[in-house]
Amino acid sequence: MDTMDKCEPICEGTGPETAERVRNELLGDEAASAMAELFKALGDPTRIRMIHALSLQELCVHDLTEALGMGQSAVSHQLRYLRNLRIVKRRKEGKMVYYSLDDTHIEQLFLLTRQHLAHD
Amino acid sequence: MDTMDKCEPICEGTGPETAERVRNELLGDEAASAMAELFKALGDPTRIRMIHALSLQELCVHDLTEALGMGQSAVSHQLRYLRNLRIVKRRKEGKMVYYSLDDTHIEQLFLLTRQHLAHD
DNA sequence: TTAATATATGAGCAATCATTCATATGTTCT
DNA sequence: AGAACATATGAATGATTGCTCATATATTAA
Repeated sequence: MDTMDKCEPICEGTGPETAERVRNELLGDEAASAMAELFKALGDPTRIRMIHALSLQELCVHDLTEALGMGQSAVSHQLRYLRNLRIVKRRKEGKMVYYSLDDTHIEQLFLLTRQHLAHD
Repeated sequence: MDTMDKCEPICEGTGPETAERVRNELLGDEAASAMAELFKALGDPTRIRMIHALSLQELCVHDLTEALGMGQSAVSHQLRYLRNLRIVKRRKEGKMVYYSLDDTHIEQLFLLTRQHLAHD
């Protein structure tokens, strides 16, 4: 049951067993996609800076915009993106909307990675 | 010294102090970019699956290709990408090239994230 | 040397992305 | 009511990305 006969000739690698054994232990597509989705959200300098700012303190959209020195629309778009992934949450108060991190998981990832990069 | 007079009127947010205080504590551009670069590498289902496979055991390109059920060229391209970021390393042996994870940092990130997503 | 296997790489392409612009919605004040 | 502030959103756009195809570069065997 060969799934694909690509352009390559008859390769064998280490033999069929190795590949098959690994394939059986592999992450499922949905698990891999869920992980990738989370990491992708962190895979942008702007969002990293936003998340870091919000890890310092809760902020309204305007202050976040000012702190990052970017356009209000861009900030709003990214906040929606992060909110859809439940990375940030919001709290309305009058005409302002305050954003903060939704749980501590992200901060853990954030700190762990920062440490890794620190002592290169 | 207003850096940008965008489309928005005269907004004030919480007042100028909050934004300025946060701006001073913010991650520098280079630190943010370095973090984003790493996360971006993990922000793709294919690469997640590759990294997971390599966390199980060292694999040659062909076996990795078979295990993931994708094209050899795509795998090679992604391996180069991951190698440039020092996420994976390689070892040549005859005509085969064996890849493995370059350090344990990635595995830590990987496991931490997997746990987070597990107990939703 | 020629053939076969194993991996790498450049070009091209469709899809995704981050931003901007313009505008809409919502809130407070007069 | 209207004006001003605060945030949200749809469309458009330039940039990036992940893959495929074709081909190049090892390495081994005949």
